[in-house]
Amino acid sequence: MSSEKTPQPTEGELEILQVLWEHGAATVRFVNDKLNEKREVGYTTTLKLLQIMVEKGLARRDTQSRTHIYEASSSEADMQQNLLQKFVDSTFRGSAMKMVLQALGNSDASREELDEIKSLIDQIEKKA
Amino acid sequence: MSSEKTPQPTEGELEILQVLWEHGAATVRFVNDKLNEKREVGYTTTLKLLQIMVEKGLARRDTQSRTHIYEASSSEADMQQNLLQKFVDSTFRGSAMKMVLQALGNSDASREELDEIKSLIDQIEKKA
DNA sequence: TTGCAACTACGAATCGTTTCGTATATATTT
DNA sequence: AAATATATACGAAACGATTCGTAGTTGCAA
Repeated sequence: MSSEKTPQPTEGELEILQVLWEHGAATVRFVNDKLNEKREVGYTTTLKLLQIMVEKGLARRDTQSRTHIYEASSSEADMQQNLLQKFVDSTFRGSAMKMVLQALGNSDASREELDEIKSLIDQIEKKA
Repeated sequence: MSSEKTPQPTEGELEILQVLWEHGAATVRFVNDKLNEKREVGYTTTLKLLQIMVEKGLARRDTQSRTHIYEASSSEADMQQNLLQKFVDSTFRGSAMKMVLQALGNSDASREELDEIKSLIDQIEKKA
């Protein structure tokens, strides 16, 4: 049981985490460039945010060379699980089922994807 | 196509909406009492928030009598759909499937619930 | 009719997040 | 070597959300 409690990222921090998860450890410059593909963000803004994330424990950094390298300190899946829990609680009053039904009802999932879900369910049911 | 774009509620506003959805139209006093079952909140804090919600269009109010009556202006399901969309985008990079799989993998769903999902999937697949 | 209770309105303090200006250090180019 | 580009650090402004104090109004009870 690794009960490391990573703090919840803010909206802006999550955006940065997405970049780190997708591309792996990166420099401020790289992260900032990625962010700027979507919206305009100042370089020092990204820098500051990354520094705060290190303070909070959301990211780690390697300060060996002058240009620091940052990486996410928890895996994308772990963080997703965290955020999902909170989201289900606040928006679906704790019912993951209702949320799944809502999500499926309005999704444009392919047959393959739907079958994937069904087989996952079969697996779960077998275990029970 | 009713394309009314209700603004996104903040965390505090969502808490209030939950009360309004669960119990229907209510007074500030009632909402405040409900909130206080979970955490301490001042009466005027709740009042202010409800007033802001009316401004934003998240709630409506009947000011006929001295004691105003508030109600949510969008249904719980509509709002859940909104928030789900945003959540999937920001946390699962737009993949509702990944989110559903994550949710199912870690859920303690009963066999009945899982079967419910399967039959929903069957329905969707038939339509396709 | 005086006083207390319950309500709304509103401004402002507080708090967390985001953004950026500026200072400073270190490379790189000319 | 001087000028230029690029990096980090840091403080503080700007912004939004939350919280609450206070004033003013209305209803009700003593």
